[in-house]
Amino acid sequence: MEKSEGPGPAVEKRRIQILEATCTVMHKQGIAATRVGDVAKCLGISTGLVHYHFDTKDELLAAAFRHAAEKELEALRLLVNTDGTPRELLDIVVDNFFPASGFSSWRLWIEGWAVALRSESFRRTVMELDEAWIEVLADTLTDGVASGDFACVNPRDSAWRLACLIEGLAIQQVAHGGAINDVETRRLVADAIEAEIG
Amino acid sequence: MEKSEGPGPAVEKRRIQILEATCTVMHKQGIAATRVGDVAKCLGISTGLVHYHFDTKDELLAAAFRHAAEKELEALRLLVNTDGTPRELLDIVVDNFFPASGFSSWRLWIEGWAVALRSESFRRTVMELDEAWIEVLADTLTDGVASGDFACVNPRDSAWRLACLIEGLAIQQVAHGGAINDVETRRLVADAIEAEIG
DNA sequence: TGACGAACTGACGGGTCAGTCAGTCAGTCG
DNA sequence: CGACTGACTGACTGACCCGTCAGTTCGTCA
Repeated sequence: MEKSEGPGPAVEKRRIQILEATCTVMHKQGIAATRVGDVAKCLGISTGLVHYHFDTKDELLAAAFRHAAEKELEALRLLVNTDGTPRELLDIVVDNFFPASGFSSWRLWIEGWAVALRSESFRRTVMELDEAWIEVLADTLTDGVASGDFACVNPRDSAWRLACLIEGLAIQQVAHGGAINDVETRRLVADAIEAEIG
Repeated sequence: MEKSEGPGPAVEKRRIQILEATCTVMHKQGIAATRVGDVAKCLGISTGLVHYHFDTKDELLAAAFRHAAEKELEALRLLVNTDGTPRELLDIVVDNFFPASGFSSWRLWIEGWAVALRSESFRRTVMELDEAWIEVLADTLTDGVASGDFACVNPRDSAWRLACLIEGLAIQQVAHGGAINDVETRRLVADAIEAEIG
């Protein structure tokens, strides 16, 4: 029975290599313009090997997107797991949401939403990760309310509103090519935060 | 000199026919999956004729997107140009923003933002139309403030915040396949509106 | 009537790319 | 040692699709 289940560690290592190469290509060229051949070239391997580990291109792209998003989410959770006043933690979360810190992440998300419209696997991934992201914000607000620092009527509602506001602003900023001032964006969000946490 | 400039009315009619057929196909299949051949088949014409009127596929798609967006914007402006209290007009604008009224429009916009990341002509179109849309909302709020109905500190800021909030919620609702309740969405927006207009 | 040009056709060239497959090679187990 | 397996290669195919072009149709004007 021993080691009967799951592939060897070498295979898993290769899979992750391919996923990260795919992320690199996706960030550079966009999801739609990512070719299996580009991923292979990026690692100096054959396209056959990519297909040896991932049956279809769609499967590869969805797995790579999830891989990237989960890594970012994990990084955020680590940041929030530090000591600090609720207000400090809130600022950390919001800062990490921002286009400025990871402009290219937002590009990936914007493309991800578009792909999710037509691909079931992307839809699930995007939904799960998006909600997990908002969850972190909601928990931060809830903690602040519990400690008496924040005065949200409903922390969960506030989290959704703030998250969606930032998403919308990110689109204006990223898709429009920085048509909106970064300073102005932050002011708009800062005002909204004040309104939400009273 | 007479009629020396501009194509005849027949050509313009055909151009618009092709643009609307392209919109139909884009709504059905998505921007990325729209083929010149599909547009031609939709009208029962040859692909050559499509290229007779539009040099490249990119030009066709960008023109079709602009065509669709401008028509919607014009419809909104007509709606707002009716008599009504500022509050009534605001409700009309917000209702028209919503996924519920034109679910497929939002799908097109989400794809449009993604395409805009890589295509200059799309970027310009999306930016222009997006801002025109927000402008309508801003004007509505400004009028309400002038008449004393609303108490925004800064109507333009409020318009941006509300517009981006709705955009973000629309993504959650449309890209995630209606994971969020429509009722809940409307409550979140309603609360935000109250907070903004005091 | 005949010349002309604009609108239009449809077949085709040329390029791209996902996925396949026969075969190589290194390591392992009996 | 020899059989076997799993990772890997790279050439290939079959499909797709954009844009072109030689040629057709038809209305108009001289």
